[in-house]
Amino acid sequence: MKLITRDTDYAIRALCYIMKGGHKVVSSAEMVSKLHIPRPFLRKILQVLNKKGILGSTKGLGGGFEASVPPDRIFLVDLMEIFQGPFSLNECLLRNLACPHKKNCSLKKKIDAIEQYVISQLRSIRIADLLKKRGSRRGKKKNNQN
Amino acid sequence: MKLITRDTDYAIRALCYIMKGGHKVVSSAEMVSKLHIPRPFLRKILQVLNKKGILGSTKGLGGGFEASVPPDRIFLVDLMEIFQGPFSLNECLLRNLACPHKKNCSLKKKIDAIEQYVISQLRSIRIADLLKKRGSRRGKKKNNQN
DNA sequence: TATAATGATACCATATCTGTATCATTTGTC
DNA sequence: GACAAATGATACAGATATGGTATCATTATA
Ligand code: FES
Ligand code: FES
Repeated sequence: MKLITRDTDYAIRALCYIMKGGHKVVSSAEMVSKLHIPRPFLRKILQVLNKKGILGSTKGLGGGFEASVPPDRIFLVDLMEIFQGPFSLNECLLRNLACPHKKNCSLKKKIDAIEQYVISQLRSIRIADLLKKRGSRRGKKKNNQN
Repeated sequence: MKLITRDTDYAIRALCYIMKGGHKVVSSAEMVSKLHIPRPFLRKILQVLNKKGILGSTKGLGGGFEASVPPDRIFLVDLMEIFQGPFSLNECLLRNLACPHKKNCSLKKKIDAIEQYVISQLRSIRIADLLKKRGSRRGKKKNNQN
């Protein structure tokens, strides 16, 4: 059971990179060479972040992506919802048949409570929380177009 | 994001059915006709529960499955671990590269705390909690062997 | 106009989930 | 013993989700 999938992870890394440096506009090429992310996959992810209004983009030479929202207003749970769909831990498969309580089910209540807790906790984590100190990096990769 | 997969769900239903009635031994055929579960899938699940020591089985005419553990000692989290693998919400994909804190990361701490909370809550839910009142059921199905 | 960038979109490979199908083995009944 | 009713073991298959590729169009700059 993974809570965070790879595209969410890559999105976080990319956002951290964009918002960390003094750079204003960052190309996907630069991020590919600095982070460990395959180029086409990164591009797809960045396009999603752009459509969602988290990043702005400029085409052409010298273009790239820039933050259009400050890092303390980007929440982990939002990224998860973007890349992993609406956050519903379970839809109570049981209620159809097996659960004798149904309308007033203590199990369902408990599970709903767990879900609410998880969401509220995830809502307290922001990209800004990942920017407090400097990071590290690793080697380069060959640079194939697209 | 599903917290509970279908085989876990079926396992719960089957366990409830077995432990609810006065019957001691219940055949898979009976459960197929009473619950909404495809026969071969149910059989596979029951065999797993048997191997895990939650159910006992007897072969031959009049055989079937019976509980070998009382319902207040079967926890939801255990069934989830059986059918969905070890329970680890995340393995912190970020630490490799993006996270600047690493050894003393507040994000990691938060996520670990969430995970621990979820597990502890799930550990408080038992099959016995689903047996307090009577359930309902629905129609029959044709009865193909295996 | 050539080039460096993103936009849009279709495709593909792999893993996981949700089952199916088959045959062997055990046990009770006649 | 023969037959039937059950489980044991195991291999296979279809659907969906995940992770990643590939291609071409569009825009902007020099
Ligand atoms: S277990 Fe879902 S309604 Fe009770
Ligand atoms: S985010 Fe995983 S170590 Fe900080």
